[in-house]
Amino acid sequence: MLVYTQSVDRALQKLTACGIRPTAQRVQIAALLLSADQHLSAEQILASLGARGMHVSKATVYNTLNLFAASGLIRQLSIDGERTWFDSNTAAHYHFHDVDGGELIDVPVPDVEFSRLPTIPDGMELAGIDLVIRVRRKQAEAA
Amino acid sequence: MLVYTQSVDRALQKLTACGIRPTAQRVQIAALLLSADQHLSAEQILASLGARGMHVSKATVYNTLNLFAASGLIRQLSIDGERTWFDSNTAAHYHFHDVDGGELIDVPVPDVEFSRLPTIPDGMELAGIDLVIRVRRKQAEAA
DNA sequence: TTCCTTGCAAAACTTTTGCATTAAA
DNA sequence: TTTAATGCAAAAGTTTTGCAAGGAA
Repeated sequence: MLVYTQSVDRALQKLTACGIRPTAQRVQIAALLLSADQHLSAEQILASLGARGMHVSKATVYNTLNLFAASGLIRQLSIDGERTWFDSNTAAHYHFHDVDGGELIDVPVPDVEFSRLPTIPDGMELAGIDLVIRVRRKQAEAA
Repeated sequence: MLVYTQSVDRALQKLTACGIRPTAQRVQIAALLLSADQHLSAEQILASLGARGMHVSKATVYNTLNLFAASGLIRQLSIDGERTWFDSNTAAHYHFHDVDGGELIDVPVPDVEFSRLPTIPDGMELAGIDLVIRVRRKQAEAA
C-alpha cells in the first residue's frame, strides 16, 4: 500500500497547490488519475473507484474532472466523439489512436517536428496543437 | 436556381458513382453538403433542409450522414466532444479551431510540413493524421 | 414481390443540473 | 457558522434503433 499512500499524498499536495479544496472524493480521483500517465473516461474512473470500494457519485466524478481540467491538472481530449477522455499527462504531447481497438498511445513532442505551420488568422493567437495519428492493425499480406 | 440545380445534379452523380441509391432525401442532403467546402452538424443540416421547405426526418439525416461517411463521400470530425462535425471536403487537410467561437477553418496540406513523424507501432499502419490547431481571440495588450 | 429506405417515437448514452444533505474551513 | 461540495434523481443533448409504412427495382 506504499505506492497507493504515496499517490494519495501527492494528489493532496497537487490539489492544495492548485488552490482546490482537497475533499476526500477529489483526492481519490486525483490519486487514481495521477498514479500514471493515462487516458481514462469518466465511466472508467467511476468504475475504478467502485472496484476499490470507494463510492463517489457520477455527478461528483464529472464535476471533479471538469474542475481539474479547468485548473490545468488534467487535459480533456476529443478523440472519437464517443466520449471525452481525460489525460493525466498535461505536458505537451501528441497521440496515436488505434482506430480498431480505440487505444490511445502518447507520442512525445520530440518525435514530431513541424518545419512549416500555417499563419494564424488575424486577431487570433495560438492556443494549442492537437495531433492525432490514426493507426490501424496492419492487414496480413496475401502470401 | 441554376447553382442549386447544378449541385443537385452533381450530388446525384456522386451518389450513383459511389453505388449509393440516390433517394430524394439523400440527394438533398448531398446537394446541401457538397455545395461548398464546409463543416456542418447533423442538427444544422436538419435545420437547413427545413428552412428550404424539405422535410427529412432526424433519423434519416443521421443514417445518411453515417452512410456518406462510410462511403468516403464526407468526413467525420471530432473537434470538441460536443457533437460530430461533417466535413464536405474529403481531400487531405487540417483545421484551425476557434476555441471561443467554435468555428472551424480549413488548413491546406501545403501549409503544414512535418520534418519528423514518430515510428508507427509494430503491426500497425498509418490510417490518417488529424491536426487541429486551436486558436483564440488575441487579448488586447495594455496600451 | 422483394428489398431497401423513411419516419416516428422511443431508447440509449454521455454529460449537466437542481436541490436537499453533508462536509470543510 | 458560513460557504462550498456531494449525492441522487431528473433533465438535457446527441445519436441510435425498432418497427410499421412507403418507395424503388
